[in-house]
Amino acid sequence: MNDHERNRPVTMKDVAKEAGLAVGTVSNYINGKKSVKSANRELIERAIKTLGYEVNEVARNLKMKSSKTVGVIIPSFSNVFAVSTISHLETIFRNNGYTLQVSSYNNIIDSLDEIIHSLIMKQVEGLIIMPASEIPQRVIERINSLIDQRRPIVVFDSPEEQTRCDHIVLNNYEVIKEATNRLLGRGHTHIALLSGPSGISSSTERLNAYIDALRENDITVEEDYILNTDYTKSTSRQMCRELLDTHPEVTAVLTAGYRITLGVLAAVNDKELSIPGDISVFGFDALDISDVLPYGLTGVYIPTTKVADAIAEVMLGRFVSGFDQTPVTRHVALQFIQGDSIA
Amino acid sequence: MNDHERNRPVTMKDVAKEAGLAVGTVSNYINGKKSVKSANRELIERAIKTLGYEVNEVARNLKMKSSKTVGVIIPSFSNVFAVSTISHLETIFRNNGYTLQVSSYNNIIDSLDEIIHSLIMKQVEGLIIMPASEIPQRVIERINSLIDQRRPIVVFDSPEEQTRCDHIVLNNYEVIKEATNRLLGRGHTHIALLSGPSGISSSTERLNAYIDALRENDITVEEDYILNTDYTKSTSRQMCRELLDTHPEVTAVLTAGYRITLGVLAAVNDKELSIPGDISVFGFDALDISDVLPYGLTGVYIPTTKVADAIAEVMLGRFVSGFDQTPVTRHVALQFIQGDSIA
DNA sequence: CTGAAAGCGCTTACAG
DNA sequence: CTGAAAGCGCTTACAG
Repeated sequence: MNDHERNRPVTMKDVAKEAGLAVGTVSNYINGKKSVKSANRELIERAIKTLGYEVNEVARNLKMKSSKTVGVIIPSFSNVFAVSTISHLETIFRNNGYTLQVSSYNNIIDSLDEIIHSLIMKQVEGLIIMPASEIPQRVIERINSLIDQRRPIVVFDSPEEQTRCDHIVLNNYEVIKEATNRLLGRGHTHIALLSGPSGISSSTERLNAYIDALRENDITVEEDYILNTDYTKSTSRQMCRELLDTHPEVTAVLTAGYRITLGVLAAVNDKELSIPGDISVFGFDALDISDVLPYGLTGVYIPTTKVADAIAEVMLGRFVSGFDQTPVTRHVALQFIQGDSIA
Repeated sequence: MNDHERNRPVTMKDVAKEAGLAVGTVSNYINGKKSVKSANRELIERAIKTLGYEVNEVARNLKMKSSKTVGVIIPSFSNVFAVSTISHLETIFRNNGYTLQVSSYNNIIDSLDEIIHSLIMKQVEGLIIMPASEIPQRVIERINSLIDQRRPIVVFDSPEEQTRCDHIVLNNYEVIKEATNRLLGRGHTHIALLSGPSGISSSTERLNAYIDALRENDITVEEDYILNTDYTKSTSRQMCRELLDTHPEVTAVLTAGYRITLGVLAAVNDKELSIPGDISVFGFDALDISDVLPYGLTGVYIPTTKVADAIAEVMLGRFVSGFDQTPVTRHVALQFIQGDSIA
């Protein structure tokens, strides 16, 4: 073997030559499809070992017209919810013979279309999308055209009526309504809501729940109490600080995201207020920090295991049963956690 | 177009037929390699649009013998450091025309070998590995054989002398030594260390730094003060609680990881002790929680941006300049943060 | 500037 | 049970 040959990757053809057999036989052995005479099995095994052969999956995928890969698109790798869900998804899909191809759109929703495009070019067999902003029209069209091409797509917590893909949705409305009612029940009447950007459906749902709960209890809805953050801690912190400055009558805050909760807690700390003595906080999706605080956080969290299970079940179901069904919507319930952050 | 044809993915051949040209011409147009007559450009564009053609990158990669993909292996998607680094890596590599293929070994180091194998089969052009445990011998051999095949591999914070790949290392020793010295300087003599599992090099470095600092100051090293956690919050919390129960003389704790810090803070809270009044805490890699606490956390954090920059620079450098160099080791300095968790 | 053809590394009928 | 051959969807010399 000369230098030139050593640096060329080893192919199945090389193995066949080394073993003195045909490539088809080597392929049959490797894939265990057809039985191979035991003497030849050994020859092949030895050849593979001496040459250090590894199957080229790109070639295999081309021939098989199947990549056994599912694309997952998340807003950002800083999104703790998304990342935690991926963690579970990866295990489930691996156990079912699939690989995940994870891409983030880095909170720039305008690059979502391009990212979907590049995953499709990579021949992913399905797409899992977790948007954190309103889905652009262009993307909706692309999704629908992919559905027409029978490629399964599952979108999380963004129940776009225009999209004909499958959906996993949270009971945002019920939960925020119940949370608001609980606060009202405790006598709070000046309740603020720090939600996500307007335009995204989960924010709208949460906002509507909050407004409905107040109205049903004949409490005036104060515009000033409703803050649309960008889901970052720093913005949430600053907005909350301004709220507490200008509206000292506020006695309770509802948050709608992990980093928003962090921001609110920081702002409360900045103002040297105490929880729940001075102010009550109903948190969202922020369990990790709960037990490092001098109080437990009351709130809800997204059960990422259940979300991952639901996504995987829908997607894997599509792989086995084809696409003659209509779009599916699966509901996952948020989980309440009882802490001491509400007075 | 009949039903049968509609569901077959559109290929370049279909586009060529539709446009009345040869596939080579379509390819030339799409890749902009050779110039194409403007009349034909329009024909091709129209054909692509009407058929909804998308390039099959699997086929392209096979032909080009290049995947423009780099594999990234992390211990777990729950590893905040790893995930934050990926976030930066993804941006850098995308800007350089590469895609990341991220896989986690789910904290099961024994599956690392298999994961490397499956990434190689996918034809990744380089590998970035962030181990959180000792690398098994089998994996070391595989890494070295890949290096022989001129495939660039960068390993983070695990300076295995046996491995001939590139390394990015942190100054764990210096930092923990300085931290220990600071605590000693404040009069603490009963200092505990909650580190990672023994066997992993960063743990060893931190342990050695701690021991050396104590010895140089003629302080006895107490076995009981050195705890090897598994990097989880719950274990760290329990170990710390037991430590505080059995050794109430301990006045300061050094931690060596994000979740360890969370566990320590929880344990201190469980014991109804106050920071820094009753106990001082030097944290590691735990900035996010710092400003939700009633005190700032003193400690160090891993500058993930710099880590990502270093990894990318080494890897991209290999892609352009080939492999005739010897292994490279790049150092990244941990960053000190001054808080109020140390008395 | 374009077309016909070879070939990337596999898998899979098809003969034998 | 094995070999020879076709073909997956591309790219790229090579003629023209």
